[in-house]
Amino acid sequence: MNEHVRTGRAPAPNPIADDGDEQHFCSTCAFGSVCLPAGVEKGALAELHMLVEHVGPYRTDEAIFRSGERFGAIFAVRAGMVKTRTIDAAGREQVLGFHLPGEMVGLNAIHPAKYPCDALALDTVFVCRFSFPALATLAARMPGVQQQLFRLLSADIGKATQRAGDYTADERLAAFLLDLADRYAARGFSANALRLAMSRNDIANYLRLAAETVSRVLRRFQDQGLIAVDGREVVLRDRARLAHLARNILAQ
Amino acid sequence: MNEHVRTGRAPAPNPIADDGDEQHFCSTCAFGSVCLPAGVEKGALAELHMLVEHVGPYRTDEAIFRSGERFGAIFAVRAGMVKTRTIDAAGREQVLGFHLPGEMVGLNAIHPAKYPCDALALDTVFVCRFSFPALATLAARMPGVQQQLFRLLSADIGKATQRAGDYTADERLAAFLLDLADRYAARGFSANALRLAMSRNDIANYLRLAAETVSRVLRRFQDQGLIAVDGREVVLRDRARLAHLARNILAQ
DNA sequence: GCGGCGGCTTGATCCAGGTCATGGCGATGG
DNA sequence: CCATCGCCATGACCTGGATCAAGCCGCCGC
Repeated sequence: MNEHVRTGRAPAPNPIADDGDEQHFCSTCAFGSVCLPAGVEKGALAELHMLVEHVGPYRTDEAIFRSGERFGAIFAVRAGMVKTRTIDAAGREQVLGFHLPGEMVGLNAIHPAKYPCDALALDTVFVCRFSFPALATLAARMPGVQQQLFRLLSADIGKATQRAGDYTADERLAAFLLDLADRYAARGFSANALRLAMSRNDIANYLRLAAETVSRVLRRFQDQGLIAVDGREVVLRDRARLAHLARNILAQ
Repeated sequence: MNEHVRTGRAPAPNPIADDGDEQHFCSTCAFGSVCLPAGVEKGALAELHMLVEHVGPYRTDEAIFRSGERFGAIFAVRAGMVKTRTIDAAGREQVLGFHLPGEMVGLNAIHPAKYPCDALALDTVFVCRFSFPALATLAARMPGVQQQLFRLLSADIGKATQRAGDYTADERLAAFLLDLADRYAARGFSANALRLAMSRNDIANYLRLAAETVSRVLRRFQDQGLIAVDGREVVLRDRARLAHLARNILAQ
């Protein structure tokens, strides 16, 4: 553990957008569809880049924000993986989600006006910080930005709703693996080989299972030829059967 | 069963806002905070009333919208109770929520651009229909309206997230009863006596329990003096102990 | 090198809540 | 007035996954 973990201090933001591989990062970002097809929304790219702050790096277990802090911004993950979680009244952790590069974090904080969860780096993480008041102002002028915000918020309702469903351990794990692989694939990574950035405990907590159950089901999936597991490396070997297992969850 | 149920046809909308008890309805609506304190947002009330359509009545089991229909509007419940639900790949119903007067329905449809669930009347229901394109246009001009939309969407993420948690049957039912009573109370109804508009089956499904479990837990709560149950009439007799049971869920 | 520790696996046992079966009861219709 | 049906309650039993327990393995600090 280093002192960053203990104090929860974030590294100093770097407000200067490094335009080196800007296009690459933005092409996979949640706002990419607004920013990049500049034909549609001339000027939106430039204005978004004006208000965005690049922040990082955060090291493992450092917080991008913490539960209870006043809400002021939403974040897009630029690199690394972010875990969101709450601690309930009994002191138990509840993992809410894992966020890949290009995905947004903090949308659930608009209503309560303070962050309702912690956002923690699972590895080395860089984020884009969008001041929410500034973004809302921009959204009022740029219909595409406003629409994208509405869509992102609405999509998160759908994701949370899906997670609230009543499923077996097999269904949950199959859906988890497929979902993660597909999200990696959407960001340009391999569609069938993935490295889990989170512990078995985090996976179990997220899926509302015991860690032992996660171990056992992964083992069985491997024995059945559905996947190959080596520590945190997973290869999907039979997407069809995994999709069949997950059909009640993933079929929207 | 009447033919409305079979065809799913909605009654003809009545686009003329009946200003009789307009103020009363709007004072408890999700947009009330934007509409009514007219000091803050002059003109917003009038403009919202321009674009709203009053629709209804819907009778029991009629659909305000159905899964798969193209998204075009969100709805505020004016009277009655609305249940949202999906049917999964295996044909099983999944109840997503119960919506009281003043609450919004359909926010989860913005992203997929089609309704991801059915919205059904549990009794006689009237709604306000907000064309979403019109509302978004208004939101771009009226910061208060935009903010309210962001807040409503964000709040729904929080509600769905809460529902996704891992809780016991006792915790779920205690939280369900308290939540419902509080929402009724916020709309001006009695805070401790409520009439459940939905069946035990719907409650069980919503809470991801078996109907038998709901019966048994309600019975036990009654034996323990927490509530009094008579069919669908429930009286909360010991809010403190109910809140204690529900502390892991409701403590945000 | 070695002890300690956190993450992971595996086996044995337990239990909350699901499932199955039965019956009551109120509403509706003939 | 009785038959039917949907909803609800209650008892008996079962099971998926939690919990408890033990051990392994890799990593870090000393």
